[in-house]
Amino acid sequence: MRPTVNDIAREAGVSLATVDRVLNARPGVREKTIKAVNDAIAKLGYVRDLTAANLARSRNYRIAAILPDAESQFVQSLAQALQEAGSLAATSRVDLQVLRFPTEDPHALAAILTGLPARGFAGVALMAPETPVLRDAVRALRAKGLPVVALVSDLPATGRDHFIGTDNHAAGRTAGVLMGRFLGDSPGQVLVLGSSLLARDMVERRRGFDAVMLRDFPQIEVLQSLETHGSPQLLRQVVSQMLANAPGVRGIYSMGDGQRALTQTIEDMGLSGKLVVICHQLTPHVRSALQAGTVTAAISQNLGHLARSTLRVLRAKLDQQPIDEGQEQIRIEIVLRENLPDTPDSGLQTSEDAA
Amino acid sequence: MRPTVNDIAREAGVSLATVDRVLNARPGVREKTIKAVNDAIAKLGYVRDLTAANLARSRNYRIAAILPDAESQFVQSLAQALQEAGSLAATSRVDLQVLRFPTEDPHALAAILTGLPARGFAGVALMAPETPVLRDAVRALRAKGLPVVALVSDLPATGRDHFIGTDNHAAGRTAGVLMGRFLGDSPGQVLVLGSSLLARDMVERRRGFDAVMLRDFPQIEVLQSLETHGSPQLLRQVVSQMLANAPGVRGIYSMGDGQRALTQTIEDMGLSGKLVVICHQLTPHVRSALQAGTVTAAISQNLGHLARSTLRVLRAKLDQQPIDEGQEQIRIEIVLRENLPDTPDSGLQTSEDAA
DNA sequence: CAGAAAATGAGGTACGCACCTCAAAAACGC
DNA sequence: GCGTTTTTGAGGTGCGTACCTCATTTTCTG
Repeated sequence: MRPTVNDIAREAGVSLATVDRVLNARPGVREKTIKAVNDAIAKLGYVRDLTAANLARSRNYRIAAILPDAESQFVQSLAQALQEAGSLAATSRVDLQVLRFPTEDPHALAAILTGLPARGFAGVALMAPETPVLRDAVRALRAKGLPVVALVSDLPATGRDHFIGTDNHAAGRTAGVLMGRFLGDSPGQVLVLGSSLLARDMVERRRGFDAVMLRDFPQIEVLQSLETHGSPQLLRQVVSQMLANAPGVRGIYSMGDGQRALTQTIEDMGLSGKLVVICHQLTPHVRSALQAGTVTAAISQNLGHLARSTLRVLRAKLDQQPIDEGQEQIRIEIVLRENLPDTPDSGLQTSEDAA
Repeated sequence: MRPTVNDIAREAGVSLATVDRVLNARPGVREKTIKAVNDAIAKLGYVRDLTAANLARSRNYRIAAILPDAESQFVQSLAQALQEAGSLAATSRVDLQVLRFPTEDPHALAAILTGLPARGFAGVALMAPETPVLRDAVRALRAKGLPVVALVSDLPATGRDHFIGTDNHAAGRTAGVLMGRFLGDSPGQVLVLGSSLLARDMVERRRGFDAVMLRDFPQIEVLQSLETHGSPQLLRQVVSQMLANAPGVRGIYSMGDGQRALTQTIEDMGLSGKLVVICHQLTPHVRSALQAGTVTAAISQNLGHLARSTLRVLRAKLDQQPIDEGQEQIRIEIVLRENLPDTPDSGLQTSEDAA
């Protein structure tokens, strides 16, 4: 049987009330007594029963997940994954709300953040580009005691409590090896595409990709990256132009979104299966493109895991509990046609883990 | 506020005792009354607070994980991952014990299984080859109401409650694509190695591998698989002989354990980096071999996730709760040098997921 | 050493639920 | 309509903790 507060009281020779004062850091206890209680705790190996404690407190975890209001597949899928994880976690007193902010307006975002405590939120998960305004807003939140975790794209300067996402530099490197090895020994060129929604990710991926290509696959020439700014038309135009004019292009690395336009362009040009195409995120379009052979590999982070991890980490922070780093590390997944998971999840994204 | 049992009682116009009888399927309630209560539950959207319920029951989940007593790296790592997940889950009333059985003695295993209920175990996770004795023992357990999950290698004929592990056929296929693509267009031969601890896995992997190689990479000849029966000496001997005599061998697919002997043999022969080597499981040796370039890719299942998933699934079964299939699906991970996770976990295995 | 201040103890209530007992009410058989 | 069986209600106790009040004891101050 695990020891309880009563056991501690007996062991320390004090009353239950005193144990309670020590456990919950209430004032009015002598140093000496505090020590006696703590010794008893250590001796008995007491650990607070969190479920009972939460029951007594009738605690609930009101959490805000804040995402850009972009209509991108990725953000949509993430929002959905968060919603699902949230409703599943409702059993454990978690109340998650997904909020959106206008992508290009850091001040609006800051305003939302600032308003959170008044709205009763106790923790925040945030996916946003790092700006000075944002940094200050996050710091203010943390000063008020709200844990803040960065989602997908890190916010190191804000002093966020945790980052939940993959190592984008490593992801870029991984894409690099795959590209290099899949292309084989003969020379060729690689097209790199990137929207610029969250600059930090893209830059890191690109760096990792270039580093590997340069070092290990010198026979491949990596072309300058093409920014498509999330516009399918632009992407289509740029890609078809490049493919038509540069016969040496044998591979495409797509770092951002716009997978749908990309795969369609490739298929329209009859190049499906003739190029090595590597992209990020396993959206439904990428799924079918993998199956059709238009996309060779996808580098993805598991959104279900991401969402569940977010909730676990925020809850741990709110409970002042330690975090199981192993469990919260988001892996860089390589998805080929052959290891495409069937998707019992949302139908939007692969899944796994948790809780 | 979430509705409670009291709200149901009021809504249904019955007493708390009756609600309790209905909720816990106790006898002595008329059909009509049961319906009234259930209607109230549906109307209010009541969901039982599991943490409070478990507190009241002072429920604990005593679980046995049963593994072969093989000294293989894989089994050791799995045991460790289970232990760790177990001690972390101790906070949530989980008491996990890892038991071992003599690998080659199905009757001893059956005896252990049969003895479990008497020893107070309420759920079982089992990694073992499927034999008739085992099948009967598992069925007997399930008849007694103990949930049983199969670990790593499935036990379909036993009627186990759940299988926790990867789709080995898909894993073999994945290894196949990687091998084929990494080898490039020129012809060559591939060596396949397999111990035979858990026949089912190996067979499935082999089938998947062969299917892909045959269909997509006809220029590569896949040699007959070599059984090493877990003996490092035998493996070393077989491999060096093959490599010396068959100059066409450009790749090695190692389906089982004995990674250490394999990588050392390759390094001793000065072939590190000159062969495409794909193996299963990311043991410490494979990690360093990946870094050194001796191993090209590892197909792995995340043991931390596997362990956490095991506990979650068994707990869900014991609570008669539904399972989040998305979270419990064990992904087939492809690990290259570039996406080698740093291992905050056990140092023995990569990690991620689960709670 | 008296008086004030600080520390401690005793006890209760609550959280949401499980599980038990005993009496009262309702339904049933004949 | 009687006795019998079944169903229901009322109420209590406990799980392990939080949080509150009020009395009592101990310690400090001058």
